[in-house]
Amino acid sequence: MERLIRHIEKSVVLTPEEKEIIATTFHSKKLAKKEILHSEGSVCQYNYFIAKGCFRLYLITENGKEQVIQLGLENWWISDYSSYTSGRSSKFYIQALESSEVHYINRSEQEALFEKIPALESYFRKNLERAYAASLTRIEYLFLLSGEERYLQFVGTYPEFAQRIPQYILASFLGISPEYVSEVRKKRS
Amino acid sequence: MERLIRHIEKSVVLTPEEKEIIATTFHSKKLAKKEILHSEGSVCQYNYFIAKGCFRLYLITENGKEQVIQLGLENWWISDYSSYTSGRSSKFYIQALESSEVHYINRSEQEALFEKIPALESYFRKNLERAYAASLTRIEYLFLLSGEERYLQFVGTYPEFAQRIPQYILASFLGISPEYVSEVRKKRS
DNA sequence: GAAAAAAATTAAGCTGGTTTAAGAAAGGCG
DNA sequence: CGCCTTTCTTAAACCAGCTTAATTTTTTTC
Repeated sequence: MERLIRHIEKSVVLTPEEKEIIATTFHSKKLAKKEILHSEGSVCQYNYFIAKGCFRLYLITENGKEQVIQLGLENWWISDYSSYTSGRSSKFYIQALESSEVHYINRSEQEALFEKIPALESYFRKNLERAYAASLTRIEYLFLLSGEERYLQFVGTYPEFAQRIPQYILASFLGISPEYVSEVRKKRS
Repeated sequence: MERLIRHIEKSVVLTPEEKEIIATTFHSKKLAKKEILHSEGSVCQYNYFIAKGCFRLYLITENGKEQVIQLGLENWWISDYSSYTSGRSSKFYIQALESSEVHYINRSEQEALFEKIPALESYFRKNLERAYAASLTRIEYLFLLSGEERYLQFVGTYPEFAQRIPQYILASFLGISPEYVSEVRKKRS
């Protein structure tokens, strides 16, 4: 749980007792590559902190294809926020793309923890501000950049991450076909 | 300020003293139709609660066109979150689309208010959860729906809102050309 | 380390939506 | 009301990126 506590301490101050409460309240789980953390059809009851590895959040479209909505790696939180906060059933899958480990908590545990440790609500508020701003930036890029530009920009900005995940998953995340990624790569080499 | 306080009280409980602090801390501003609330190039120092009217957040692209990134109406918060939270200068404009009124606060006032009124940080945390979930849903629609489907879906879901704003602004928000909106409307009628 | 499965490449044909340009309609203001 | 500006429509040519399908390369499994 040290990685999670270190991440929280980047935003807020915690007492030793508070760290102890956090360490005993969160649950942990290890996942093999390709293992599913959450499935479509059920409520997403947990908010997951990625301590190791990486994940994709995706759905199956009407015509049976997978569309990747989000990617997450170490120090990110991943969850179907719509389902997690509303209690409605989820349309998404969350899958480990590598051998991974998460620390997680459910909605009522989280709310109870905010009562005991107000600094933790502050951490989540700041984290949500970052996540929301990042999500708006992503919308901005979807509008402003062509598929080719989005691919080149991603690979330029996160070269090591682009290596970690299969190309067809990155293509789907960027909203282009894997064939088109091949074309762009060929053109650029 | 009643509208803002009523909105906060949908999420958390406030004492009369806390309401008083909120009413005296927030600032208010009225804007005429088309008036600019925030401009590109400066830091977006405020977080704005829309008490009346509606707004668009947009940028000017390299080739001089306007791209609408966000729309907001009564009871929404609008700001360039990236700039507001980081203090970096903003790429966006925020403009009133109707005669409007906002209540606003700056970053340090907001943080100071969270110290005095912890329930307010809870309100913002919950609000950010909603905003973040909505933003992910929007990304999902950008991937799953065609331009035509996005237009029909928007008009079907928010018919009165679609009436309030010019068609070319809605087109830009949906990521399609105004000419194509005309085509879709013709086809459907 | 061979066989099977998964992922990436190539190429050709196709389409959803853009661009451009001009005219029509609607809205705002003195 | 009448003029001027803003918004919306129409149509034709065009293209970025998709689809399909076959082949090659890489990875996984036993």
